[in-house]
Amino acid sequence: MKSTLSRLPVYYCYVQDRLKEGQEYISSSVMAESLSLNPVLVRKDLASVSSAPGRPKMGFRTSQLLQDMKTYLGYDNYNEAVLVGVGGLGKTLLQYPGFKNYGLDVVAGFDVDEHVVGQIVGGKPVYNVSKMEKLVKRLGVKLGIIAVPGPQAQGVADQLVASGIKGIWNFAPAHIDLPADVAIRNENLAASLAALSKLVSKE
Amino acid sequence: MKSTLSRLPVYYCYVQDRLKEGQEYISSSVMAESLSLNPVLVRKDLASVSSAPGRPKMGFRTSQLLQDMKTYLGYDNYNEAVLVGVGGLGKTLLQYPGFKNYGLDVVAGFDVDEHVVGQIVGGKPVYNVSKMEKLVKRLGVKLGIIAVPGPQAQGVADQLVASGIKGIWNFAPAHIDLPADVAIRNENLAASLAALSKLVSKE
DNA sequence: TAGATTGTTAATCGATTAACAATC
DNA sequence: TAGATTGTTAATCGATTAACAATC
Repeated sequence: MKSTLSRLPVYYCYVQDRLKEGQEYISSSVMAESLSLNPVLVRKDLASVSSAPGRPKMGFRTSQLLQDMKTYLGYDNYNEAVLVGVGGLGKTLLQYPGFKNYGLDVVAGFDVDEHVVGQIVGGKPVYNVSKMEKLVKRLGVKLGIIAVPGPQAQGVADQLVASGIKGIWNFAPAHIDLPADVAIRNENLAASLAALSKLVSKE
Repeated sequence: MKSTLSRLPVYYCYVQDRLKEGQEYISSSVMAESLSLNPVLVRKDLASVSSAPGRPKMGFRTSQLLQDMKTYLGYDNYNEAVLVGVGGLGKTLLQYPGFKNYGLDVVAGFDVDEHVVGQIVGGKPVYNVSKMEKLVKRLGVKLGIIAVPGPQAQGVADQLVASGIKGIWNFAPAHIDLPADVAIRNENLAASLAALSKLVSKE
């Protein structure tokens, strides 16, 4: 179940490309072949998200399938997030163009550094962290991104939770303790690259 | 097996923090509790990486455990990578300070845009993509990072493979076809945030 | 000794794969 | 019809959890 969800974005990109190429139907078996996945797996995944059944010999209608995935993945819901820590990574995420295709918008940044506070980065204002609780509550934003150094992550997380945030995307290499009703996803870029590196050098 | 590997970086951060606090021993059960994981799971994971067995009533020696994880995860091996696509995200990754703690170094960037070619970003030179194959071969680098727009990802990947790259970290939202002996790890930032967003709005 | 904590063996669970029937 | 492709049911596999014995 969870793994289906992790494969769907991959399918999504693939189907999107096929649609752009003007392909009217898409077959699960061809897709499985292209993505190097087990065909039964893809078939099952598609069956679980598609509103219309696939047609033998034809496959799935490309546009319909794409729309179904979009709905299923929530890409057609508009969602806002705020970001804390407008350093190198933070700035990139504030102006990252990729989010908008996924119905996402990072609406504001927060930092303690007076050099960045007051700036407009990628069209988004940067405020002092002291204003966070009040502002986030008023905006009703439920997603927070943490891009501060490790040691400050827990403190920032606590503030975000106090501001009403219900989901945190954490880029700081640190474990964060949270109430059970707040979801967290940890992103350790360095560890990810290191894992790949390990994989490569093993061979 | 694979999942143990994905949990280890989390343990690593945790153990590192405990060491900094001067804690001499660390118990798997306490750690499991803190990280909200099943204690047996943590015990098994630790048993599989630790060189010295944990001592009943005491736990594992913090410094020893950290060292074992470091070795196991390959954080004590020095590895180099090159990056293609020196845009917003690419620049961030070129100067990302977090890599060095994991034995990683992004040594150079490549781009087609003459405005960035020739620049020094985060102390790393940016070259024209046309020089990539020759240079990467000479440097003997085996890891490549793709931070170009989706439609260009496949082409860049092909060039990287031709340059002798054996592992690719792909930030472009596109599927990439590769020879079997080249490892790939896809990172779709927008999809990751969208997944978190879905999780939150579901409740 | 008693209690905390580890390590191991068996049971459970979920996800993937295999086999096959159904359909355009 | 024949063949490609889907959908479904059963078998396999791996990872997680439960139960318990071992040890400081």
